[in-house]
Amino acid sequence: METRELRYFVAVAEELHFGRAADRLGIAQPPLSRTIAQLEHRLGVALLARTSRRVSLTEAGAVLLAEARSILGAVAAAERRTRNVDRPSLVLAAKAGGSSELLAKLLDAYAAEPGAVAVDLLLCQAHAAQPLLDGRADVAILHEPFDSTAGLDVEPLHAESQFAIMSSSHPLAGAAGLRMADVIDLPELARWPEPDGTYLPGPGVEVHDLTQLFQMIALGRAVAVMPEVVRVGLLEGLVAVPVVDAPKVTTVIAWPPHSRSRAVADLVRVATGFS
Amino acid sequence: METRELRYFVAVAEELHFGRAADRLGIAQPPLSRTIAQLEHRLGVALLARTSRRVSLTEAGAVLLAEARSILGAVAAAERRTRNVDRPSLVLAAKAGGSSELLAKLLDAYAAEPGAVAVDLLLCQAHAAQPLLDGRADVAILHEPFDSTAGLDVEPLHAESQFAIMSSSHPLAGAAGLRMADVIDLPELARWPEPDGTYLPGPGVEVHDLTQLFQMIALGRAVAVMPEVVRVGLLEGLVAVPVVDAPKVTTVIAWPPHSRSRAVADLVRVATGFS
DNA sequence: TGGCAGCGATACCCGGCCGGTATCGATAGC
DNA sequence: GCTATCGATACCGGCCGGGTATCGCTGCCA
Repeated sequence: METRELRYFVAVAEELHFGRAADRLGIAQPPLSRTIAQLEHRLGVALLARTSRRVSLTEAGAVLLAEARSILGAVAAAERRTRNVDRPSLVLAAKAGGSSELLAKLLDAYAAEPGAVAVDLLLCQAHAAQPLLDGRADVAILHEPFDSTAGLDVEPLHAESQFAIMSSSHPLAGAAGLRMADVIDLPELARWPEPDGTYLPGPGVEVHDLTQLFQMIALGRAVAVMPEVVRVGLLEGLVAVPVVDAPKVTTVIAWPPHSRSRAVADLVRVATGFS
Repeated sequence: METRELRYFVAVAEELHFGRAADRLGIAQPPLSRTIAQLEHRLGVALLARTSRRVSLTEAGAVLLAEARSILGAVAAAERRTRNVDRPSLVLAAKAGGSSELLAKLLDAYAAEPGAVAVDLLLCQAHAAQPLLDGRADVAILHEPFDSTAGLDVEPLHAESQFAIMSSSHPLAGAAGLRMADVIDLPELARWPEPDGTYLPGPGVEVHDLTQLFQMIALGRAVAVMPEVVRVGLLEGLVAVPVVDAPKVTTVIAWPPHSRSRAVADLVRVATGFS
């Protein structure tokens, strides 16, 4: 399997339309059809079920799509890392609006190290693990269990418990403590996007950043379970009730396996040093 | 970057010799030279330093070698998983000579599950993580920190402390407890092979399996630090002394990220259930 | 129900790239 | 200084990837 074949397959699998996929790839449709057919022939499995009106993924196709995305990410990452090996610089990915205190401490401590290189910050709206997988970043600050650390090396930095954030007029606002069972079925529980940007179905409001979420909560339209940090600087009219049995949120520093970068190793050492 | 280019590069980087690499790849040497030169040109970095007598890896080349090996493993794994999607069967990798009790319990419990599929066992002499990365296995039982779980999803199953195993005539054999400092510098500390099959330099005897190790220990030629399990059924004349500050050995079940297999999910659930 | 539009497959052609052979140029060792 | 070794270069041929034209199928609509 060549990466060209994987790129072509991913395009078709995502568009579910040979014409549009060919367009996106900047080639004509016939060679695309032929390449996919060859790939299927070599694998001995049908990847796409085509009627002349509709294209859909087979089960094998779904498996290959997931694998291919990850492989193409790894290839892009490999190119970037190879190219940048002699220009030591570090891109650190973190979720925008996350704990800036930890970040500041980390950057300060690392900058004081002998042999420290320049650290560029990549602040992501969501899913800070993605740039790590596609090679745009070298290290990331992630939050388990929210971010998937699959395929990454990880060191825990800090664990904190979670709180239910709600309007002070909410029926549960007066409680001293809640259990997950009390909140998990609330119809106003906010929903975050999945890694692919879509939302799982459900009754709660769809949110994509903290500001929007807090406005929704203030309006009594949403409730969310969040780690402790958000309690400081909580808006007027919002309360945080501890959820005693919610899983601890662990802030971790993550980097791709086989990282050979001295800078990454230093940063990780510094980070774990003061946790 | 095409996988063909990566395969060629890995061959040259491993052989450090264009002729032998071309031979291994089943092509002539000139096209290989050309392909590597094109790859270097596109990346804008030198991957190999060549004199007309000797080829060596540059730093960029070393980075790409690690990345490329992992990518090629992922590609092979993707092919196998895609091909086998409709033949549900599970390959479980484990270290031969490891705790067969846990394995038996796990296999029994899983077999009792509704929808269980046949589980094939792949018993590895060493490094059970390798078949997981190259797609020969779907799940593995690994032991942290011995096995690298980089790039895998992992659930811990069991943790145990470590013991120094030595001949009963050894000077330290009478001790009630040891510290790592007491054993780490012993000249007879056995050495295990690295993932590439080579041994790090050092004074201790080189071993590659448990039987051999125990014989060496019984002869007073070796000492080793090992997890608790090996205490049961220890040979006559061997003693196990607890090493109080040795890192705990954690038995984990590991699987590749993006595994879409129902069977893997079931097996993991069963495994974590009775830990 | 027949015409039509949309879409993937097929047929066929062209050019570039991959792989082959022959050879060169450099260098380490004798 | 000769020679063997090894990577680079030159050059050629065939295959394959990509293009255009067209076919065949099918759902839609008048």
